[in-house]
Amino acid sequence: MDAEKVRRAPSIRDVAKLAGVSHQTVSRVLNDSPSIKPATKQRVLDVMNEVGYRPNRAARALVTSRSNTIGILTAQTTAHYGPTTSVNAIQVAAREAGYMVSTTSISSLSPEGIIEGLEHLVEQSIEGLVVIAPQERVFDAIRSLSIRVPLVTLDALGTDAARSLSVDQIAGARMATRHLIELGHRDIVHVAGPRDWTEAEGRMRGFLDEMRSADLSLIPPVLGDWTAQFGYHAGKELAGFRDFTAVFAANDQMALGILHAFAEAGIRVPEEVSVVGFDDIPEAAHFWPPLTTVRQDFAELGRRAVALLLSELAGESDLDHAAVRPELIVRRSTAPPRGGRS
Amino acid sequence: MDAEKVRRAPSIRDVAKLAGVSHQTVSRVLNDSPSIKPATKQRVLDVMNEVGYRPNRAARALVTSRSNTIGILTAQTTAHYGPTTSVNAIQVAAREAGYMVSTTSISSLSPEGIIEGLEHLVEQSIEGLVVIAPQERVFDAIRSLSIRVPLVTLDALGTDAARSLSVDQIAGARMATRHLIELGHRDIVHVAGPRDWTEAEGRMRGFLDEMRSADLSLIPPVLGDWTAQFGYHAGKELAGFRDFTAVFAANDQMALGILHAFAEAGIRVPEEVSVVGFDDIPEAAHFWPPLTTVRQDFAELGRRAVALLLSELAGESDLDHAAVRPELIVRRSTAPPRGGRS
DNA sequence: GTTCGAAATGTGAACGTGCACATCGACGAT
DNA sequence: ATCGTCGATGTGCACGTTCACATTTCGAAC
Repeated sequence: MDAEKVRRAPSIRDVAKLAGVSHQTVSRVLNDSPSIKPATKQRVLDVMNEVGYRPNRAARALVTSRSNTIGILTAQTTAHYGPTTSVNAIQVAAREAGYMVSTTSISSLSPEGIIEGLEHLVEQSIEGLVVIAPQERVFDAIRSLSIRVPLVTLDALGTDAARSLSVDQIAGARMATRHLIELGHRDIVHVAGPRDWTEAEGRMRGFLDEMRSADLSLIPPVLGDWTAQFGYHAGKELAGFRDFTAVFAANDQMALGILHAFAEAGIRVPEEVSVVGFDDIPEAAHFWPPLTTVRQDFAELGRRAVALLLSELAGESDLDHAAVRPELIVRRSTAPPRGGRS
Repeated sequence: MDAEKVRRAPSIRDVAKLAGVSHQTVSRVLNDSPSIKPATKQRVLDVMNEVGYRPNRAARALVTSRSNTIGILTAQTTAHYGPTTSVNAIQVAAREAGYMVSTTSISSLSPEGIIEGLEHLVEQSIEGLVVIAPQERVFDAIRSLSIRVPLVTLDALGTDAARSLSVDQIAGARMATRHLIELGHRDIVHVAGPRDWTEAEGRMRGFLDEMRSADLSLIPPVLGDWTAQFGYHAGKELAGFRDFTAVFAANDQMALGILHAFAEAGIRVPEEVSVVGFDDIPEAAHFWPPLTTVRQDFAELGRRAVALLLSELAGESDLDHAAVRPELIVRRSTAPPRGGRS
């Protein structure tokens, strides 16, 4: 009513005065403390509503030394489907739990770039951190900064620096490989992801495990960079050799590039060569031919990351943290090999 | 040295004591005030380093009532390539300018969902807001909340509620359409985006403008939802009619679905029907056939959004805010029509 | 040596909230 | 009637920083 002063947001003291109570009572209403008379509570709430009171986060953070914020560190690769989906899920889950989310994407994968990004997050006194940049050097940076907040990593193999949460990459890769073997393929080539990505490592391991247990001889894998562009070049290269009947690409984008190269070279998929991808991006169902691939539930992963973080913040650090099982999606890019050896 | 107390982060007073100066002097070092003797400054910096001092953001925010944070509101559609790329660019640019970024993705496009997301951001007392959810109802929500911070919108047509920044959708759509017309197509069908997306609206408008100025008769456009899935169904439908020789899809994903449907129906692209997309996602170059499309520089858009926001925060609200020009990328999904009328 | 102004530094209060503790009143048991 | 207990509310301070203003220091000019 008598707001003759300049524009200053109303504080709990203003509300208190208008409601005829002490500021502490208002504070109690805010944190809904048990011992408060319903009538006073209502009166305070009414006043708040009337004057448009909004709690000041900074003041609260200062006194409680809790920021109510969790940080996300992502590689720029978030332009990829999976990480983005996870990030979205994290944001929604965090908001539901009353947390804010501060995201930082690191522009370069150099140690300086990584450290800069981490510093930026740490300075915000985040309470928890989710890392979606599963490269070893990122973990090195984390260790070197000795970050002391709960930390969850997505899509990585268990690294000691962090609690990691992931779709079981090895199992997924084994499914894909076994599918090809069961169709009768014996000469399978793997187009892998970059060496220092733990996801790439996991998929490679699964592939190798399955090949070994089927006692098949190995064609040296090709190391790629996840892009369709690379897949295309690798595919052109491979088209020259033809010492294989199936390709297992470490992600759908590279698979797409490979399909492109094969189409150009006149190699028919799946009649002459089968191709399998990984991730099941929404577009994969509409590649030509529609891609057989391994589906990962990225959103579920994001939600679990938040759950894990919150439980750790609450001190109950023994939540379910098993790997999420992937799922094989068979479409039309795989078929038995021509000469059907097996 | 004598940190016998519990773990409490050192404050400027602690630093001051150790350096033998007043807390205000330390504060001056922090904000590098001009009048401070280099020697004392160095001494203070040394102590800071030694005790691992980190400024407390909350305290600073409380007293200055500035949060140093900008908010991003995105639709879940951020799983799409464009928005994600822009978000990343915003994060990098904001960090360079010393700002934090708090992102909220709205889970549902219902009015409640939108308002909930906005409230969540406003409660963090953000200093500026970038909205990447160019639906009219989002702007309605913004208006209804009478948000009072600088606001920039991406990918939208000029809406009065906000300063908008965009790639010129109309020009892009005209380029795509003109390309088809110049090849000799006369019967072109447009598979559009959802009605209340301003981007979809812009592309539709550009298409209609160009068709009218070439004096061509119109096939009623199909209204889609941006997904490859929809494109596929629309493509199957269209395959039955064949009263067109070219399709202009409002984005690359839908174009992909259309290619899929046509491949299944045995319609050869581009020999029988030409297809054009929009966005130039990295995969578009590897569709089969490689897709002719309109490239947008999403990262540039993100950077400009931050620049615009910062200039507005600084009071100089007259920065360049012209539309970014898109670029036509001709690949192999377009060719002259069979009967070559023109 | 005195004076003066500018440079360098110090002092105290404020920002808005939560915490620890104090106070007040009512009600039941003795 | 007295005391203790418990529910409901109030009081004062602390959090770590910046701001406005006060004070000291220093060098140069007289």
